Amino acid sequence: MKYDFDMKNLCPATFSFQVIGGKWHLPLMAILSENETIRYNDLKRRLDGITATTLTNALKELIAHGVVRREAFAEVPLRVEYSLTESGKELVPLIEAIVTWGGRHMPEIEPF
Amino acid sequence: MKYDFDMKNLCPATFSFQVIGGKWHLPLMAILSENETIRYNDLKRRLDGITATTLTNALKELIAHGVVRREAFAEVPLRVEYSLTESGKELVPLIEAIVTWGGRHMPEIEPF
DNA sequence: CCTGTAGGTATGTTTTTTGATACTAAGTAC
DNA sequence: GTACTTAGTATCAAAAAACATACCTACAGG
Repeated sequence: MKYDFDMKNLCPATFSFQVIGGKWHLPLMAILSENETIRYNDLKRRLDGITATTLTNALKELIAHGVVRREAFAEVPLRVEYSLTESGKELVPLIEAIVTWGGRHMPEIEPF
Repeated sequence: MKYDFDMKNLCPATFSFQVIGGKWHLPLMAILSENETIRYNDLKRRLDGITATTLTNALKELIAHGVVRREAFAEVPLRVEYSLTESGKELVPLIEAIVTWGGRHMPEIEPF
């Protein structure tokens, strides 16, 4: 998402929102939060339907924002492990709080 | 954002995320949270750069999700007031928590 | 040599979201 | 009757995000 309006006091909001703002970022973080570390192809399998390009981009963004860590091991075949950083782990309960809110208020809209 | 993957246990997440997921939804809620009620054109002026089409769509989505209320008064010229519902007000501190997180962790990425 | 695995990249297309521009209705003020 | 206001709508164009497909490197197994 590209922002061009002035965000003097919303700037941290923009930052936060960019972290959770991609289509796959939230599911991705959910899976990462359930695993100490996880490998690229395992992640890809768990995120059913994601393409390699999109997964790679999402991971790069999360890494650039400091919430995900990438560790490559010089093994054969190559092993690459992804995990949440401390900053990323801090974000998880906040996301969960918003999800809990969703759980409480979704029924008001469309009963299920 | 359109989701097509299976979200059995992420469904409230999808809901929550759709609420805050548009480019203007967060700024819009921020302004709504600062005013008891606010009129369409005032909102438009405060959200510098938004087009009528986009503002109208964003408001419709927020209303459909139950976080914003629209009240039209049969005056001349027509007056329409927007405000947060109770459910919308509950969401505000949660969003703020995520923004606070952003404020704490943004500096780690790019000093300012 | 051919195939398979892991972790991607390159290139182009489609889908989704947002924006630009013009226009509308109803009434008041001039 | 012309202009101005509010709160939008309609139509089309542009931009952004995601997807599809093919391909790459390095090594192992057969």
